Amino acid sequence: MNTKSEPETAAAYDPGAFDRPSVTVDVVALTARDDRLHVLLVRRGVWPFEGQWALPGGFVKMDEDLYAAAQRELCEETGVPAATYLEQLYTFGAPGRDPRTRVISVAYYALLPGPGGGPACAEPEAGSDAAEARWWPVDALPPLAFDHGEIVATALSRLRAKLGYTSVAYALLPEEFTLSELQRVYEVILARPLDKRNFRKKMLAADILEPTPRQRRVGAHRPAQLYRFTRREAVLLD
Amino acid sequence: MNTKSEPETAAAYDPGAFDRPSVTVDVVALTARDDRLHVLLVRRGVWPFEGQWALPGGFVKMDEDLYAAAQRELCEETGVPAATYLEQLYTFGAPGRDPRTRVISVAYYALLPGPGGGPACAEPEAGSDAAEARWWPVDALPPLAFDHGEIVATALSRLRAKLGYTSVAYALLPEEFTLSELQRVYEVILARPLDKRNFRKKMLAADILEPTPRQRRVGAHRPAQLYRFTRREAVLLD
DNA sequence: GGTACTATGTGTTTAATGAACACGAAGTCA
DNA sequence: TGACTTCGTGTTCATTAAACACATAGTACC
Repeated sequence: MNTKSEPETAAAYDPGAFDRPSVTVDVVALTARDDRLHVLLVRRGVWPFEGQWALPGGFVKMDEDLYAAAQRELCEETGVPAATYLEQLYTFGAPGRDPRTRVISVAYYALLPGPGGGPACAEPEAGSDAAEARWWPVDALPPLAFDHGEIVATALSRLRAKLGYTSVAYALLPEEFTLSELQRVYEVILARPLDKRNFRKKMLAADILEPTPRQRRVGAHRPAQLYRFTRREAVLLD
Repeated sequence: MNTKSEPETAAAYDPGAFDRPSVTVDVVALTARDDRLHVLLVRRGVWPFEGQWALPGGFVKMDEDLYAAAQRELCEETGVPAATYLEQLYTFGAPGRDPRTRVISVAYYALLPGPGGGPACAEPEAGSDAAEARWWPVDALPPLAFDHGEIVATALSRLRAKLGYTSVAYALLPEEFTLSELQRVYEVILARPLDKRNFRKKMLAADILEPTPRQRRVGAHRPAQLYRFTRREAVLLD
C-alpha cells in the first residue's frame, strides 16, 4: 500500500471513481499420464481468441481469496475435482496482454494425480462456461490464447525446480504407488531418464516414503512393493 | 483468462459494470548498511494505519507495466534512485487485508547498494506523498501497517534463497568492492558468519568476479584488492 | 626505525554428496 | 521347464562442502 492520500482515500469512499484493471486468476493444471506431462486447456467460445485453447481461469470475486478463486475456476470450467496441490505462480500484468481492457492475471499452478489416482484424476468435462476441455501433452501444445504460452512455460520451470528440493511429486500420484511409478513421474517432468538405483536410494533416504503392506502385481513379472508418502504435503528435502 | 462470455464480454465493452478489486504494487526495498540488512519504510499520513510505518507502494496506472509501477512508486515515495535489482515477489490478495476495500497487491522486492555505492545509495527523502521515509534494520522493525510484516518476511526468505544460487549480491554493492565487503553482505543477509577462505574460493571459482587494477587502502593495515562483477545482472551459479 | 596492530590473502584435509554402472530375484506365460 | 519382463539391490569414483592457521602488507605509535 502507499501513503498517497488522494487515490486511496477516494478508493475507500468511492471505489468507482477511478479506472482500474480487471483481476483474473488463470490455472495451469498439470498431470502425468501416458508417460507424458499434460496441461489442462479449455477452448474459448467467445472473442477474443475465439475457438483457441486457453488456460482455465476467470474473474476474482469481490470477497474471494485468490487461492479459492483459482480452485473454483479450475473446477467450474473443467469439471476436475479439487487439485491436490495449488500454488501461486506469478502475476502477469503487461498492459497489452488482453485486447479488451487492462487485465492483471494472478497465475496458479495445480497438480493432479494421473489416471488411476482416485477421484482427483477424473476426466475433464466442459464446465459451465467452457466449450470444451481436455488434457494436452506439454510438448505438443496448440497455439494458446493471450500470453498463456508464457504462463505455461513459467509453470513448467517452477515445477521442475520444485521437484528437486521438495516432495511435491506426491500430488501427481495416487495414495499408493510403486517406486517405478514415482520414478516415471520424475522422468516425465524432467524430460530425462534417471538411474534407477540412485533414484531409489535417494527417495528412501529422504524419509518421505513408507512401504505399505501391499504389492502391485501386474503383467508377467515380479510384483512391486507399494509405498505411500508419509505426509501428503510438500516438504523441503535436505 | 477464462471463456466465460458474460463478464468478459461485459468487461470489454463496459469496464465499470462490475465491482472490481483495486490493484497496487508494494515494494520491499532492501540494502545492507552498518553490518545489518535494512528495509525502506514510509510513515503513513492518512487513515487507515495513520502514523504507522508501511512499505512504499501505490496504485497501478491503467497503462502501466507492473514492474514500471514498482520502480515508479519506489522513487516517488522515497526519493531513492532506481533500484539495481527489482523482481516480483508474490501477490497478496486476502479479502480483509485492507479495511477500505478489496485491494490486491503485487509485491516486488528491490535491492540497492549501501552507503558508498554511488548515486543509487542516496538517502531517502520523504517523497511527494510520504510523510517520512527511512531505512529500518530488518531485525528491529516497528509494527507495520496492513499485512506488510508478512510481505517483508516473504522478501527476506526469497533473498536468502536467491543468494545461494545466483549472483544477486551485485545489486547490493557498488561497482567496485573488496572480497571482505562482499562477504559481509552475505553474512548480513544470511545472519551467520562464513569462513573466509571457503567464501573467497567459491566466489572466485564461480567466474562472476574480476579484479580491477585498483586497491582499497583504509585503516592501518594491508590494502585490499578491488573486484567487480563481470556481469551486472543476476546469473545462475553452478 | 622498530615494534605493535589489524585486516588481507592463501592450501590441505576430511566428510558428504552425486554419478556411473550390472546382475540375480520373482513372478507369468507358452 | 525355459523364456520373458520388471523388481530390487552396492560399490566405486568424482565432485562438492566444511573445517581449520599463519604469513603478509600496510599504518600508527613510541
